[in-house]
Amino acid sequence: MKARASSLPAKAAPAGKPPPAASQPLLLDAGRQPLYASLARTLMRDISQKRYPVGGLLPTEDAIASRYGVSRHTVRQALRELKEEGVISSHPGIGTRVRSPSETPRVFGGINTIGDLMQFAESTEMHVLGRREIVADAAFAAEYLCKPGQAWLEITLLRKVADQKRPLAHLRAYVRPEYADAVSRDKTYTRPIYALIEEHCGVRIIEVQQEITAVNLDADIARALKAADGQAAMRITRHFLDRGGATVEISVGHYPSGLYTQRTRFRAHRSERDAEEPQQEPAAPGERARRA
Amino acid sequence: MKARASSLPAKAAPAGKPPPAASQPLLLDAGRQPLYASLARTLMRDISQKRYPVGGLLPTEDAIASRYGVSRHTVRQALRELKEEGVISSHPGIGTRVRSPSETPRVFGGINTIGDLMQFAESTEMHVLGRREIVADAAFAAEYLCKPGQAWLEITLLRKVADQKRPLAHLRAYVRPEYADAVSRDKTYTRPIYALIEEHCGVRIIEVQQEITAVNLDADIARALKAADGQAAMRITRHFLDRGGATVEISVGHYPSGLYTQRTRFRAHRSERDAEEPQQEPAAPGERARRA
DNA sequence: AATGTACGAATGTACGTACAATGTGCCGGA
DNA sequence: TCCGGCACATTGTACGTACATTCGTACATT
Repeated sequence: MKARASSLPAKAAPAGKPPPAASQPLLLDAGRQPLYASLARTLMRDISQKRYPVGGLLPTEDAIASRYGVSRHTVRQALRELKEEGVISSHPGIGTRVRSPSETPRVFGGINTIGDLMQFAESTEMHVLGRREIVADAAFAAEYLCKPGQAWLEITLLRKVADQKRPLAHLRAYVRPEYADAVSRDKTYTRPIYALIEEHCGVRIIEVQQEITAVNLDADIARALKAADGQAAMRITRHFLDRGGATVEISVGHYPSGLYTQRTRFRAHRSERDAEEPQQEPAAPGERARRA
Repeated sequence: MKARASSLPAKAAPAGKPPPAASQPLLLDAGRQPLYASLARTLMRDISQKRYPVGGLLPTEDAIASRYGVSRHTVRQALRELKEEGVISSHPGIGTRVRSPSETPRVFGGINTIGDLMQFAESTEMHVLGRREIVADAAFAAEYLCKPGQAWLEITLLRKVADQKRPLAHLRAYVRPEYADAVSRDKTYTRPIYALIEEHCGVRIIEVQQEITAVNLDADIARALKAADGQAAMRITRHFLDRGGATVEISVGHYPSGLYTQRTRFRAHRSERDAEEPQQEPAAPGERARRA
């Protein structure tokens, strides 16, 4: 099988050949998760980091299996997940094709993409004020709907716009430890944290739950924001969930009045009504004339 | 193992026992389709025909495998399809549970319908404080993005919850004159104004544009809300548009801190046009029309 | 040179096995 | 009586194998 590949000049590998940089941790196994999930995340990361060109072919299932030392069964289960997310597609006799990078248009409710939701302007910068690891106590767990005793990496940031003196927002992001190394290095970010995690760790945010309330700023945050104590602010809490419904990140932002407006557009799309087909189909041959 | 099923007195089957009527084609194999697909359709038929009660348990994977003479691997692939469709759910140590086939909404994109957006509780009442007709001046037109000189019916309301003394919100609604008679009579409303207009005038709200900012309450509104002057509040401005994009209603609500939280859920749905990949080649016509 | 055939390669299907993780329920001891 | 622990049942994960189906290409035939 490889005879063909090795007989080639090994130059300009047509596709499916470019291995993941040949020297780095094979599987990123964060915590206790199934082998196929680790493999799926690894492949997802490599895809989003352009190790495999869009439109090109992934290595064959057997090649992946032998490269990572797992069975083809496990490879297929990992690929199945990516297929369900629309990242790859496979065809017999051809191979597995990379359909689109992580920038696949994820449409939220018709109009708003997750990017629109964030309204992350080009000129926005986030400056890290501090990082620390915390363990959710009862109060934290109740506030943010997670399990007590869970560990989180807390990152405190200020979101600034280039030409303004006062910060736009004070943010606290809570990241699951298995994704911590996506955000544990830099002092400033120019992209949302969820996007960094997506790219670095190969997860994919499927759902965002958002809560907005009005609060009067407390002293600490007001000082950080160069705002008056007691000034009005929006508190926006977001839960970022992956495909399995597991929380990847929780963020709490305080946006003082006057600097920020959140705009959202909701469109009514009629709910398909497709229903479950009772399928009384006689299954007799000779139909199939429908669908015209 | 399969002997067990037939040897049972077929009495008082606790759950997971009721077999598919014991005497009929085991697998409905329509044409050339994989074994697991046949099995999935068979199980789906039995579920939709209530052979397995909603909320009850399916037979165990081993039981299904031996009943139909297939491997557990095949059973799991069939069950996986049903799980993806939301018809069943499985849990380790418990079994596979039949979820209501009707109440699986199978929504395409939207968790967020306009109804969800409103979060209009049953016990909410709106009390009219005043009505007047206004003409948009330059300031109004700039603020609410409409044309100067347009006439509007302004309605000022307090939104109250039955068992609370303090109002939940102070609202100002601006309605186009042609829809005014839908809301020009009552002193209290129990439904959102847009819903009244929809019902009375036969229009249909297709899109809602929402803006949220934080503000400190000014004296007038604070007094109406029995809130402290300067207390933080959310200002939610909404534009209700019909199918043609014309504005039907504009509403501005002030929600003082502590009483109201807006929750929104954004869910990514894979853009429908799954389609085949960019198809570099023109795909010669007249071949391979199969494979729905 | 064009065409048909054969082979290889890739995914799809299906079988087998074994062990791990998890929830249920029985049972015994305090 | 209550409660903890253990056995059991069930799904989850992971390995193995084999063959079918489909596509691309190289080769042989015409």
